[in-house]
Amino acid sequence: MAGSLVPVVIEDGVVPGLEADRGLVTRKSTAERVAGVLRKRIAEGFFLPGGRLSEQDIGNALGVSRNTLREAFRLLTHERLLAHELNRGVFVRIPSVEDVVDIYRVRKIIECAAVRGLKAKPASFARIKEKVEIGDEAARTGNWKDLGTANVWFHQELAALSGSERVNELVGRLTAELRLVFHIMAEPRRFHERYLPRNHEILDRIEAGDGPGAEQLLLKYLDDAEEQLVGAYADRAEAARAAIAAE
Amino acid sequence: MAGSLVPVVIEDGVVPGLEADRGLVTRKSTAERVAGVLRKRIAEGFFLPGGRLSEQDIGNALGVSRNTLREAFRLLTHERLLAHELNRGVFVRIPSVEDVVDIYRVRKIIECAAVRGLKAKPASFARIKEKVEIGDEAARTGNWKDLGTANVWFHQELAALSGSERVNELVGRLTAELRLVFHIMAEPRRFHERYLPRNHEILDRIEAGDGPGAEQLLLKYLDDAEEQLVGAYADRAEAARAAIAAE
DNA sequence: CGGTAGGGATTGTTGAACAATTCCACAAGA
DNA sequence: TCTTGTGGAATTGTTCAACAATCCCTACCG
Repeated sequence: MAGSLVPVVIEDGVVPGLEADRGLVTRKSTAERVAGVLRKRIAEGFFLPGGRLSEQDIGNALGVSRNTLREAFRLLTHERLLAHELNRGVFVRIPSVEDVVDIYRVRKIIECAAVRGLKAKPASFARIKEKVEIGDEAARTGNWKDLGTANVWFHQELAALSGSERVNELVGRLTAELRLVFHIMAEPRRFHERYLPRNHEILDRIEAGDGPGAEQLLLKYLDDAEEQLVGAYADRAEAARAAIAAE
Repeated sequence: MAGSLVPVVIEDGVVPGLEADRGLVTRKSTAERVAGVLRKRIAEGFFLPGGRLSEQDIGNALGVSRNTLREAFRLLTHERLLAHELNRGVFVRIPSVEDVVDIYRVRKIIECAAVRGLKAKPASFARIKEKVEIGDEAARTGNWKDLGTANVWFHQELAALSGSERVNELVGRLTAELRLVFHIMAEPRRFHERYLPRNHEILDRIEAGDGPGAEQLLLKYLDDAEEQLVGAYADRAEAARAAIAAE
């Protein structure tokens, strides 16, 4: 019985299955934790696109010094969530229409490649299916906010099929950037709903092991989403910028 | 005559064609300039993988405060050029074998997609050809260092066919990371040379407008390069780590 | 030989200070 | 009325000094 508490050492001091807990031990610097908080706040719309983030105010609110806060700002600026203007401060970024087009350009490349090079991985299939079902449930209960996030997760799982850490990170950043776009659109309710049936279609192809088929559907999906988004976004983004200027 | 110096204002205070000069006015903060210097130094091998970057020493050498320097460190850590270990400092990163595999995984996705979706763009064709010729010249004169950088440029131009700002940035980061690998290998001389003929083959296909054909060659190219690199790298990386530990 | 208790060096973080720049309101002039 | 200075307040850019926390190494001790 007591044996179950003794680490199972195979050889060379390697304790298998323990590396997973590495993240729990790894402490993070204050700047990174602050960046995490701000990242979450931006994602949920607490800080709206175009808004300025005052060093003084946020520093006081979070109880960290300006220097530490500035390190956090650098991180988020690098992720394109904030825009840094010299001597003016940092602002929540307002993606341009060109940004949206470029984001979809990259998503098409990444997600389609991941789906096309499909390998049989039951574990990830389950995760994809799970995300689709979460989306269904959200739509049924009319929880539009959850529907949006479920859809994001669905696409992140698709990208994860590539099995690449860097791809996962990249897609995470792209979707975080897209969230800014949706905050400006301010009507994500109806936007995602229409794509629910397509999620199922894509999932079916994937489960059938039909990579190219899934890719074709996904590409059309992304093309349509981009077109719909870009069409409605052009004015909105400009209006958001104007609103900031006029405030 | 004097009229040519007068801004042509159409309406609403808009001066057309001037936005392009925006980048020239944009000053950079000290932290970004410092990051630029360090980035260059790392690329050229002045700071070798595994080496520690002392806040004190580098701060004194560059004449900037620790705070500013730390902002620069954050930037480069985010780019995976530096590794930040809490309370131990920042080190020039030693990519793992898994990193190399992942880098090539992403490169295959990105570069192949860019080449496949080939559109007729004479300007970029010329740029690609130029890079190939620079490589030829470097090989002829036995300038192995230049050969390596020319090869990097060649691939960056291929990726640029995608027409995506984000793809360009990503590929730039990946190749910067790969440079770390080559610094550890310490023998880039012969590595790139064997791929010169393939550069030409790929270029030919591209100029012929044969996207899929070029993609096929490029994929094989990257597979071979990865295999060769990974095979030789596994020991080297471990040796580099051990050397640091034993120093 | 292994463990451990210093102690020096380095990083983590803060707070204050000052310079540089922007912003805004207001006045002066065409 | 519109543009053009001109102050001063507010904010950012950067440095500096200080202290806490942590790591690393050495010497000591069982």
